[in-house]
Amino acid sequence: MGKPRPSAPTISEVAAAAGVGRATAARTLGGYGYVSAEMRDRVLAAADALGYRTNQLARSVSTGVSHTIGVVVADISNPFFGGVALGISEVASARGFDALVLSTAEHLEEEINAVNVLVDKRVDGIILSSAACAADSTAHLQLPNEQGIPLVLLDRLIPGLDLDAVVIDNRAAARHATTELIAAGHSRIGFIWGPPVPDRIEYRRELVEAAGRNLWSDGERLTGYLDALDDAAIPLDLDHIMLGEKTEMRAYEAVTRMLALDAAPTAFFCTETDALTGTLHALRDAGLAIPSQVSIVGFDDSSWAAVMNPPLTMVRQPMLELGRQAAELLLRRIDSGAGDAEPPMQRELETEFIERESVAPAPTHR
Amino acid sequence: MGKPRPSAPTISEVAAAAGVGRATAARTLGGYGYVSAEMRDRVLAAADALGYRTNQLARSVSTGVSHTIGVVVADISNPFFGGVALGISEVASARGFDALVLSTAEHLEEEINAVNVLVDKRVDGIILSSAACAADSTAHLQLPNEQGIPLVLLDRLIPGLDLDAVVIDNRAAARHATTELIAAGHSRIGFIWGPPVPDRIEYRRELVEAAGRNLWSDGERLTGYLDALDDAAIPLDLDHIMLGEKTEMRAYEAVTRMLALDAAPTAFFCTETDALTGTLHALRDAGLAIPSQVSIVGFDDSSWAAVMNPPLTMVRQPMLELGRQAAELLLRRIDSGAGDAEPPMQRELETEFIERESVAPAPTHR
DNA sequence: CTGTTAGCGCATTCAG
DNA sequence: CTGAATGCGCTAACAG
Repeated sequence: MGKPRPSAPTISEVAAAAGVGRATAARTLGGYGYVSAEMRDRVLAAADALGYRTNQLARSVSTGVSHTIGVVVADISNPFFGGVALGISEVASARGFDALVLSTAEHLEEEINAVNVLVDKRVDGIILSSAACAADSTAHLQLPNEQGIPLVLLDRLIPGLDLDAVVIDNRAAARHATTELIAAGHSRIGFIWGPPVPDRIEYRRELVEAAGRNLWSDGERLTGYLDALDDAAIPLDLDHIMLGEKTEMRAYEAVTRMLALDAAPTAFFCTETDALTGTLHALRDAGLAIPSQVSIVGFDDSSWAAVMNPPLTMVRQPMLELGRQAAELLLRRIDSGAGDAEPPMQRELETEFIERESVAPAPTHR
Repeated sequence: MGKPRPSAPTISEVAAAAGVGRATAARTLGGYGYVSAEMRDRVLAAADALGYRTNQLARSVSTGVSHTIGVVVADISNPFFGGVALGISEVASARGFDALVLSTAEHLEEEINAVNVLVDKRVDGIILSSAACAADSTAHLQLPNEQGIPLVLLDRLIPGLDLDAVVIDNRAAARHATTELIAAGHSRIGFIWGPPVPDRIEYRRELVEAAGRNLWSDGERLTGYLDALDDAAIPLDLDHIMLGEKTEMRAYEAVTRMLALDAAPTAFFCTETDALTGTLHALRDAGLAIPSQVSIVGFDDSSWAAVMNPPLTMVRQPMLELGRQAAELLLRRIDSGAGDAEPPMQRELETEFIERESVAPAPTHR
């Protein structure tokens, strides 16, 4: 029964010091039940004389409520998830909840482990940005519900699973961005960060399938891009879609390769920050000027984008809002208790297209 | 005794189902003590038939160990703290610890509250980047130690307090950066993000004092800048130091103001990302080219800096390493228990000066 | 090796 | 209103 720490005073000790019964001390310290003013004062005095602090763990095992929520994301150092985490903790802490945040590095095993840990630590709810793409690798998402712990998905839906979720409208965002590029006169538009498929893809159908087997948000962005092309009756060129592993280096290579094509893209749509920086590197090394020779629009606005030369046109995601709404939804579920009244709901937030100066008419020749 | 959740199976239930005593079930499920193979199997079978999961909270109140550490930072959405948090959780989770992370928005009251919450939730240790600058506003930093909870300071020392800490060598970093600028021929170097003082400052001594009353890291960076000036026998020009509130907007205004000076800076050293973006905005609006007309070096390298036009010279902080080492130090303290053997130690990590293309010889005239 | 018994710190029921 | 007694789920001595 190791209690290695220097004796934190307990309720019993306070009660003794105040010369009252345990329960009375417990009531005043716990802020429930009836207790006379004099008693209360005695207890309070004794309490802070001893430096008493409630042991929330003990309280939690007794009440079954921990006032802690779990947050599992791919990488907390990613500014996107950082923003989301801030949004979550803003609303959570306003309601007296704290967040246990775990990073999974996009590994499903770590995600599974994270969920288990959170369940075992008896969090009151979980907000999770899952790396799972298909409904068959989602057994771990059932566990919380079985244990009566609300779960809300964040930023990524899982097709086939009807769970609470707060995401952004990736498809509309990508469609909008691509459409702007098309409106500027581009028809050869590089798409940086398609689904990471190992083998070469020959047909559009294969592409769509591959997208479906990967992260929902990525798939949606690709679909939005395809939508825009279809809208304008522009034929899809598979060589204009990066399909490799998602790293800045691979993006660099993909762009460099596309630039060497006969039908090289005159514009690029980058669906994430690393894709964008990789692309910018490639354009620089190729000696191409933005936007006179090639246009570009990125995803995930950051303060940097506005101070680039030229300032970059971006689609901004409401990261904080995403976190806030996820937390609000979760807290609502927690409040309503096991009464599974409401059916799961998915909320889709709008993005904002920020026009700056990295998009210009397509050059007539190169 | 509210237990709103759908009955998570307990050890007793498992024991009953397996037809063994509580303790036997507890031993096999808890992985301690002796238990025969057959018994173990029976218990394990019953356990996962019922979907048993250890209630870590209950275990924690019993053992006095929560396997949770607290992390309190100013803003988890800041990539710097995000990186730090990732470093922390890497080493923590490898050792079976999870992190409760709280953001304080740089407000002392929230920081105090955060520490209280963490103590009450009985975390095994705390890593904290304090907004407290002077030793007189640090009563809350005593609490954990009184309760036997190790605390390690992160990124910011508190002069006068001898606590465990892991920081970077801000002074050396700033000195180095400034020296490079001087070596390039600059003698009028704007320093963006000095201490936020309300009233105008007339003398160097006042400046140093003001710095001492503010965030340790900021003070150190300013001191390093001063060091470099002294090294080169360059007189300090107080008009070249931004003293206002630390926002991108104020940085923009400060730079704009400096640019209008007779003795306008020919180079800028920006001590944080927002300071840098504000400065870049101002330079652009002033129509000044980098580095031919003005040189610049920033703090906090990000992937963006390398793709700017021109690529920016930066001093990079080892964020992950900072987090990792803080976590390692903390875990060591946790391991060694209340045995306060070792005295507090401060570890100072080196930064890296990344030379790119935003520094050039000072223009001979403007 | 196993089961019984007693805590951990707090919440809560129930007589007084 | 108060306090004694019991329970939460788990750990941990201690006999058998």
